[in-house]
Amino acid sequence: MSDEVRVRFAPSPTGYLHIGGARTAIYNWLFAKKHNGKFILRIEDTDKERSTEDSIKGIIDGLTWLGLDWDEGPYFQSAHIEEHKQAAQKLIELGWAYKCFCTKEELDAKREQAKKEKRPFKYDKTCRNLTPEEIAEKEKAGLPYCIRFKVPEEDGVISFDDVVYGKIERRFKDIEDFVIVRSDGSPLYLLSNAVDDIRDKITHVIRGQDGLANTPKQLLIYKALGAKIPVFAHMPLTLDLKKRKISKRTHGEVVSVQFYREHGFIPWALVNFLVLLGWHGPDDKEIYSLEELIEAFSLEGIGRANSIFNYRPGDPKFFTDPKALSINAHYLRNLPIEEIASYVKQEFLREGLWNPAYEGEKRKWFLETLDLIRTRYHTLKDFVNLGRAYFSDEYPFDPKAVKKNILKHPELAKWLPELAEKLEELEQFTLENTEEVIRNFAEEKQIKAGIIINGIRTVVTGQSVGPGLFDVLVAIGKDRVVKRLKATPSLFEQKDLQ
RNA sequence: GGUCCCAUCGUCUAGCGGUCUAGGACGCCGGCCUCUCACGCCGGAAACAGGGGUUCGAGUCCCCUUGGGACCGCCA
Repeated sequence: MSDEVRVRFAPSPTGYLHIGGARTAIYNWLFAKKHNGKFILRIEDTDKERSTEDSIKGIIDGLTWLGLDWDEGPYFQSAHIEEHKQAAQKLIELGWAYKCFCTKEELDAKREQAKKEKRPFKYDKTCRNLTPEEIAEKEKAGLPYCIRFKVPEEDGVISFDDVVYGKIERRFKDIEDFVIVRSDGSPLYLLSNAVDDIRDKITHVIRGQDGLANTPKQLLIYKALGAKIPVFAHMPLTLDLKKRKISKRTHGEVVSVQFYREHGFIPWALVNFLVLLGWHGPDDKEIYSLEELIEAFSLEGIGRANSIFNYRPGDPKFFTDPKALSINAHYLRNLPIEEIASYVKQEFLREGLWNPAYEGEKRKWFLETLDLIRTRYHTLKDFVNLGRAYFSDEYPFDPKAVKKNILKHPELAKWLPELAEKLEELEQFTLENTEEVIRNFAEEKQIKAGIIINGIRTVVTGQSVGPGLFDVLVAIGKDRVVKRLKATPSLFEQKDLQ
């Protein structure tokens, strides 16, 4: 099938997968899914100075974690260097390229001079018109040369229709004779990328807007090589609050996909957030299932303005873009509980909180408990931190909660153990029974039920906030509740909490 | 500096000449619910960068200004 859609994600492995790259991958992946096409992963590892094995692994791990599966690859650009060189050779033979013997020093000097005279620098084509004899002579002398593309000198333009930016035109005279092969014989990105896309039969190039400016040059290569030109779709960039392009160097871990994995994000929630950064569906829908997103996705929904990743370093409440957190929280409380359970299991295993019975005789209890506590959580980490008391007898006490709900009422040291005795006598530890006992107890002591209730919550969960108390008690269970309530006086002894 | 791109609430965005006293989402504020905190529900504050045109009519089309971004490497 010659009209099959083929797209690719072609990262250079010079660092971890960051959210900008992930977004590009997501758009390509969705486009392929939408059109029953192929999504190809190609690692552009020809910059040996900066490419690392770790980066390659990081990119693959990141894509895998996000669930972005590829149909072909990973291919490696470095495996095709010979092919790129041959393409350059062919361009020379066809008269579309020439050998340039200018040295880097000469060019730097000219560049410097141009800068001094405040005039734009463009290669002056010194070597474009060398005679075959001159070339042979220089080659015989062993002078190194790079290969430059011969940009047409006529008064024309090269133009293309970008799916998101519309018609883009560039005058030939504004394009310099760019280098396609270095003097050490190695091909440059502009060439390699085009040759690879031609070989991989890429039909749609979906990439960042930073590629927009060199698309005309690549178009020239496509044409010179007689290749079919793919459809181009450039997507706006993701900027920080100061409108700087996001990068590892300036933003650190918060822009890496790995960061979200380590901070309790559900992969699909991140995908959902990222896809919304610069894209809008046909209606006001913002939360999408995979099927819905594939159905709704189109290149036409991509906006033209750069979008800002709304993350404020040092914000105590939001460690990343609030909307990302909000979408994650949404999935946390709306996904089928079984799915949440499998994510929580991973977290528990890491923390040593996992109990195999959660998949056996305690399965029902486990799911019900997760369902009880999940509505107020934002990340998977909250299950092991805020929710620890439900799964372990070793749980932290929030000092503020202890101060407010326990220490303020010294009588609790006496009351709660007394209440524990009453609860212990219950045959059926149910919502109704526990509520009855506790409310009666409050009445008997002539205090507001709220004081007792909040006190108990703090003692048995370590926190001042959480689900309705009686649900909490039933979830934690009679034995553990009684034991914890009896230990209330010990909270008064921990001076460091006061 | 040269070439190109962009411009609606704090942020992500809807809007493709009249239905815009500009809609949704996140965040923020207030209320309801209530044993707390969330969830949920209800309500609120919050934007068409500025100036010229075109038109009966402009957020929507054109121009200029301003602001922002990208590219300008023998990096990818």
